[in-house]
Amino acid sequence: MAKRSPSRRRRQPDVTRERLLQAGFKEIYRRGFQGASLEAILDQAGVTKGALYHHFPDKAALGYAVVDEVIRDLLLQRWLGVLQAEAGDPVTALQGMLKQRLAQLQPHEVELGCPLNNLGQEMSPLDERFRRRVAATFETWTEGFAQVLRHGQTEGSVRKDLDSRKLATFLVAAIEGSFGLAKSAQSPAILHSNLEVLGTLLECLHPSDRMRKKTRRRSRRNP
Amino acid sequence: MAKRSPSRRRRQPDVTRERLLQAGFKEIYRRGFQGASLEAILDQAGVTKGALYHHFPDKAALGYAVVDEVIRDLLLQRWLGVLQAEAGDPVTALQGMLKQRLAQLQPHEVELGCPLNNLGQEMSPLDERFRRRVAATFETWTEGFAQVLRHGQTEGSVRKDLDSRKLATFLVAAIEGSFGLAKSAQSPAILHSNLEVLGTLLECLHPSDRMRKKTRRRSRRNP
DNA sequence: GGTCCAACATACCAACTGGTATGTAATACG
DNA sequence: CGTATTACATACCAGTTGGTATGTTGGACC
Repeated sequence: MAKRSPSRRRRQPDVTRERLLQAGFKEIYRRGFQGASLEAILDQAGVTKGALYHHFPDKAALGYAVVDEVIRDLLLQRWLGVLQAEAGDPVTALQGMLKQRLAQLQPHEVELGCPLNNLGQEMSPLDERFRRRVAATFETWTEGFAQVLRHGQTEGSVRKDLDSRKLATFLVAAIEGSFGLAKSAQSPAILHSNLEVLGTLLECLHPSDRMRKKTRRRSRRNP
Repeated sequence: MAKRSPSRRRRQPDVTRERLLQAGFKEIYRRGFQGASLEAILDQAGVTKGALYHHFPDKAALGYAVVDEVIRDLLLQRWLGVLQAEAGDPVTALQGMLKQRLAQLQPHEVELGCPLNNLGQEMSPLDERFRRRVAATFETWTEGFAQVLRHGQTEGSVRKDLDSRKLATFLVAAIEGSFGLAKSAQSPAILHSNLEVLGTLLECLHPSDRMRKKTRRRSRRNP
């Protein structure tokens, strides 16, 4: 047990590690992994090089941890979290997710894009272990979408002649591409437009009009 | 006038410049702009630092030229060239483009992704002049698609209630996202699957089979 | 054929880079 | 309490980076 209250302890390894992760994330998010300066990370974290190399064997290990812990959590809360909260048919749920994502969009998301995609594009050809972690995170994302789609297929609200995995993969790709284009153009409008188009396209997942019952629900609901 | 035949001349500034551009492109394509080593570029080009700094004021200028000349040409020939060659309605033309792109796909395109997107993701937040050039190239791409779509709309083979610009932008985003995902996963299968899905989705651009007059699409926004 | 400039080549450098070796204080533990 | 170990801090280093200063030569032009 700690003798002092935790807030007064002068050594809190887990807090230090977390500070390093957050500072590392910020720096890597902005400059890329190769461009990220360790000294800038240490500055931001308010610790010295000794602390960093105590918690991580090298720069790459810090990057790996940023993917596995920081970025992964971000993905879960930003995309999959709100998705599971939505009830009803998958199309509505996915549309709601896109809508909410747009509503809660932070400025730096347009300026800096998707941190996961950034790292994947930069490091995939250069570091296989980096690539594996990024790919695994994308896989989590895709599988999250695929589950929702499959559920909709068993439920009857999604056409059964479509491959849920392929669809989910395409959705992730379309989202990432939209963020990427918006980033290069520095244009929130492009992101909005693209995600709206994607949302509209989702309607095609419903069984065709003729076979569908008259439960034509527009996503008219307001939050 | 040259006294010798051009192939025997020992000084061909335009050739040297082109060698630098090509070597620069390769290195930047693989390692990113920040990660690209000038010495590696010089090695590949078979010239020395003096030559490089004679033709370009600094590293950034070489990168700019790579975007404006090498990558732009690649875009025109790989995407817009085959598109204009295709006749008939836009949907068929775009599908043909995707198909041909998949058929002529080179292995490193999956490994390294799209060079334009790579640079955009890496450099947009770091160098405004880089970003502008990348954005301008994306704009050329988008506008190429948009023209084809507009042509189809006047011709009647594409629904007129859709915004051709927004659609074109989405197409580019979906393509880029597909390359990006395939790169992180190192999976040609993902690229194939995604571009196939995209090709299928293009069918939705045709006027509805039943020619329903209910233009209840909500893609009408007024920016 | 002499002159001048473009077109390079060579050598060198200051600034950072990630990484390490060593020192030291806090804290868990017996 | 004593002690071992964790959790850092400081100082330093070798390698690499983009960039430059200077030297040299091919070739167009007069």
